[in-house]
Amino acid sequence: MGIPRKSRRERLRAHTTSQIKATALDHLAGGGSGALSLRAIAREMGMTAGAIYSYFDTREALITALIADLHTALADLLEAACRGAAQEGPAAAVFALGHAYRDWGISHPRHFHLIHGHPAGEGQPVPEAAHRAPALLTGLVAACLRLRGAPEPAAGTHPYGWDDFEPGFVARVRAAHPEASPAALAGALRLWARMQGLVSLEVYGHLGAQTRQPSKLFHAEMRQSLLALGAC
Amino acid sequence: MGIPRKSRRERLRAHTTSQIKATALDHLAGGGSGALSLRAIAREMGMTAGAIYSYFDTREALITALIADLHTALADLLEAACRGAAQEGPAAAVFALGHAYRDWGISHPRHFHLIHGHPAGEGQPVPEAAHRAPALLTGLVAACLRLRGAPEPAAGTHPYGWDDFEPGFVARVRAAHPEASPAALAGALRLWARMQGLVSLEVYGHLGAQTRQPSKLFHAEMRQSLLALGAC
DNA sequence: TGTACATCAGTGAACGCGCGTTCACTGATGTAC
DNA sequence: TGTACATCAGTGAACGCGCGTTCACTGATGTAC
Repeated sequence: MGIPRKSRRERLRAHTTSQIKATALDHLAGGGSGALSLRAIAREMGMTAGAIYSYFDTREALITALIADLHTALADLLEAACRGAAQEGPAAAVFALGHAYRDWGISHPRHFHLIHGHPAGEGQPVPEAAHRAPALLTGLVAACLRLRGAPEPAAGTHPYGWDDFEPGFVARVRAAHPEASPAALAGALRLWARMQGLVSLEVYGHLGAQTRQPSKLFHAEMRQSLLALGAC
Repeated sequence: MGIPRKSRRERLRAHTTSQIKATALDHLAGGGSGALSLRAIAREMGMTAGAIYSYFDTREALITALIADLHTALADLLEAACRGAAQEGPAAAVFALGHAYRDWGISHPRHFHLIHGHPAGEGQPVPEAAHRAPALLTGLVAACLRLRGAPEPAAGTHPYGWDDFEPGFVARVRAAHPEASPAALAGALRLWARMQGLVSLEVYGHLGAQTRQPSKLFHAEMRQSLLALGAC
């Protein structure tokens, strides 16, 4: 084989690493208890619990890796959804992003929970990949605003400035979307929060107690949000 | 004393019961681990762990009681906030409700989490008190819509009917607010979800990574939502 | 007011459990010559 | 191609832990007469 011998072990190692993570996510998804246990993962993989320590220093380290992976996978998914709708314009892409997000949340409630359900300050800071989705949305909102023309600030509202936002996030957004304005950032964050609100209510079972048509509600919310942006 | 002897034990019992719950909430709020433990509660109260079983059948039963209590306390708080702003009209009351909700969430992240952070289907159904806040909001939204006059349905949107909503929720809302329409229910749920989205992002530390002015964002969101309702 | 009995909150010890983590080890895989 | 050595993934046993829950008990509080 032309494959360098040296990397054989490394490939095996990488394979086992991702298998551990996949098993952990499965265990979580089908999960009874909710808390994921190294021993349960090892059991399911036919290994000893101690063996996992060859791959992760700590249970906490595994969780950190899982969270980062989920953010990446989610961002990939949302980007793909937008790409599929890009030809129909930015508003259609926002629509696609929103529905993709909702679908993902509903079909992966435990994963959604792992990402969004840790009270502030608990673990380490938000991983880099967590910024990708909001940045993507900001680009789309900026495009909508540009299509609409001059964005008049709503009466009585203090206008937004760059320093209303975290420098890291601003840098990330402007690198990808130089045309984005502070108003676009604010609009995108609010839109993001609207999706987040409906999806999390639905995922946690609080919406089902009130409406039988959560998807109708979600659709109407997205539509009105885009109308308010001047798009559609 | 004129107090009937018979109820003495009962009063002590009620006192201890609520002390257990208060200790549990404190433990949760100041909490290291996040999961609340009967032994830790008992320890903090100077009792034996087994003693708690005189008051709650099960750890799960205690948690259920805590959740119901939190919903009740939150609803009381929101109602009080609305009452304080009622004279300035329904839109002002919605504003007050929103900010009271946000303040509560931010200052009680663990309690917020206990109420909203259990993946769907995990525990028993949502307690009765959980409907109070959305019902309250629905009444206010209905009042806003009435002030505005004829509610024109947005173009291209399917109108809402009563059967888009859960009968129990509908009954509860109509009992308190006979004038409420399906459109008011939908508007209230969406408004509720908007608040939920911003507050939960902030509580879980995901908003802080992007904006330095979460309260400004929240304020703008409330304002625009009310403008869209035709109020303000 | 005083006595005999019932209630029941709380004790303390024990149960069995699953957990994260450590550690000396084995044995297969890979490397150097 | 063959031998000697190094690496290191995985074993299996053990550690100490805190947990929810049960149970026979004690002793104070309350009730009936």
